[in-house]
Amino acid sequence: MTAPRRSRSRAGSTAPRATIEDVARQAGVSVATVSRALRGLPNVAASTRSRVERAAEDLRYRPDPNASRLATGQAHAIGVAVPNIGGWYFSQVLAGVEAVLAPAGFDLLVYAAAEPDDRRRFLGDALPARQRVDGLVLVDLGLPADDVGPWVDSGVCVVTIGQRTDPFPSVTVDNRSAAATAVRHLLNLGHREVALIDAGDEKRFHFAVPGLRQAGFHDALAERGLSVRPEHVETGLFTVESGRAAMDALLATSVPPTAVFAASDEMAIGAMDSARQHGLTVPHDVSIVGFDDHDMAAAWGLTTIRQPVVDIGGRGAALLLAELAAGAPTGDHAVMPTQLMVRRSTRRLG
Amino acid sequence: MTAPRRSRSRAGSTAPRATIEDVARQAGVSVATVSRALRGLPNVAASTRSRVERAAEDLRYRPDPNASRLATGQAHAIGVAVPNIGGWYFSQVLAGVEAVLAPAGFDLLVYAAAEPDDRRRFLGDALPARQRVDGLVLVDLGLPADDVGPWVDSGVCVVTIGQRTDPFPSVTVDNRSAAATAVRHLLNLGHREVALIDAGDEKRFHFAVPGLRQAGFHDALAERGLSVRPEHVETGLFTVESGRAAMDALLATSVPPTAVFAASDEMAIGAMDSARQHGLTVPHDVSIVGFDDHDMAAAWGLTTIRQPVVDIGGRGAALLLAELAAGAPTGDHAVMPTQLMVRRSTRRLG
DNA sequence: ATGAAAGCGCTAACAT
DNA sequence: ATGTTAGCGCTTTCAT
Repeated sequence: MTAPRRSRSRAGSTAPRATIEDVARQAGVSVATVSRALRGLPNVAASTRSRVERAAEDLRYRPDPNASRLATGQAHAIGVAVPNIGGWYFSQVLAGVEAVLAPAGFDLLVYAAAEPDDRRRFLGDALPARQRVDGLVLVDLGLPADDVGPWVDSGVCVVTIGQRTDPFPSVTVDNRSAAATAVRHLLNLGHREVALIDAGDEKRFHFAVPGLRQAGFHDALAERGLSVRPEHVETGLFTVESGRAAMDALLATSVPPTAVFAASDEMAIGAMDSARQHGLTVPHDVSIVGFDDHDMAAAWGLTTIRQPVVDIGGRGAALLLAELAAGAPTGDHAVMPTQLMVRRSTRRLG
Repeated sequence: MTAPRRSRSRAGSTAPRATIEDVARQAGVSVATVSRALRGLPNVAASTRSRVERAAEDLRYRPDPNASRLATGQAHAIGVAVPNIGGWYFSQVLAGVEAVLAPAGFDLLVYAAAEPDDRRRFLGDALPARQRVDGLVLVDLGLPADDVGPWVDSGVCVVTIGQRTDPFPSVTVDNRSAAATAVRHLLNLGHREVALIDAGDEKRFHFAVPGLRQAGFHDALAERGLSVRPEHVETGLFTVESGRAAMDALLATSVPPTAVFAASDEMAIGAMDSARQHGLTVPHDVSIVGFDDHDMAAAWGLTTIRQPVVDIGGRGAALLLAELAAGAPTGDHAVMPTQLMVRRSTRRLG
């Protein structure tokens, strides 16, 4: 074939980019020397190196990443898979990941695994990722046990964020104890009719977080010998709207709760709005605590559990980079701190 | 050299993936035929094709994208550059872009151009993008005039979102008239002391949006022969916190405004919280209108301008795909609709 | 309808 | 310190 004529010529103006060979010719050296010189490898005379740099500069040479990838097997790119790009938590984590990857010279590929099908297609088979990325950050996406083996064998480095999936490094928060802390806060305020708005996507995503927060909720109640009315548990979808609907349901129960723990701030805020629509005042009539410390939580006066979202992403990326550099699994597991932020949405019962 | 031994072997378990040659051998045909068969090209006997498919399946063959890219010059990937990954607007646009790209089989590379340096490095030189992506979506990132030519020549397809930069296709909303609509709403309610919280990042990003919304604000006032007090214009950064600070300043002026137009919902919400902290009630003491229709705007009862954020991203991606397919600039410019959402944060003066 | 073979632009042995 | 050269795994022209 030869020259796959860089098609898609914009009105035929496509300038032919310089190759390593052009640089070699211009500098009067071999391509090997150019390669070494430009990549800062040893065994290049200083004078030669600067001559090569000069030539590369003149020709505006840019190495073709695809050729490098093909030759080295390193993509210098990492992939991040999230259930939902538009979600607040995920966007913050993504920002954190990007912030450490870009300076390290890695490209960031984003994959959304919103639907079970996407997830299946994406996670069920390690191979597609193989030459595309050097590593993968899985955010709140559990790898089904069956798929772990193939992934490990595939040679793609993975780290998980939000939940731990051995043997991969991970960065998590202690969702269970943080949730318990949130609920204890309510209990300490004298509340006994405490409701839960959780999120039930475990099935779809092998998503452990909702279950853990739910468990923390029950832990706190159990410590005091309390339990929750079945009708005081509603399931949302991590959205404002679903939180509103959940609260609507809670307020329609025979004994409405005096306090509510929502597994995310989005849902907590939906719940607050529902309360308002029902003519109730927060925290006078009902106390509400959320989880995340969303950008807008403070403006809402929402009591919540803060988690360092951006740092979580950054840490995940750093772990991945470390693993890549080590060339072997590091087995690191970072557990990031959480903090109860007491604001105006909770108050002593009565 | 040969075999760049797919290093980073996970405990040496790295399974050697199948190449096109393996498939050819297994199917008893040549690699050329395998290539044709698997890509659905014509001139392959049906029986041959199925034999090849069988073999590929058996060997779990996955073509190496890097090799294809090198051979064809098509990356089957597109890049999206945003000023700020964690911003609500950008995360929604990103989600929209991903939703159309993924089904089309394109990888999505995300670049953050938060700092002027990043922007400069990224936009100032089209070449790095060249073999990495087939096209680029620039979200609210204006290309300095000097850089347009090189980009056009580089053969990378670009579309801009949020602002138009000829000759690239674009998707925008009419920020100026939408802002005027928002302010007219305030004026129609009898307000005369109307303040503006804008965002002044034009310099950093060649970012046209703030200026347009600002212009719309002035348009509406001018229609009524009104003008704004200089101290009634504050500049934020599209964040809740900066909106709060801006409102603090507005409320400290000698004649505090009775109404405020904020150039984004985040800032509007910060302003609402500031008003509350100052003991004021919205809309009783001050009316506030925002821009975006953020996920949480409805819960806040915030009157605002809705723009179809996800669709904007989707449309941008679609335009890019069309341009790629056409192999030539399409010159399409989509102007998406906006809508005034009247809620509880605005009311008649008095 | 199929195959042989020449690249695509790099990197990395292996000389020298 | 530098050059030669054989790949990396595909695609595509040109024969057949």
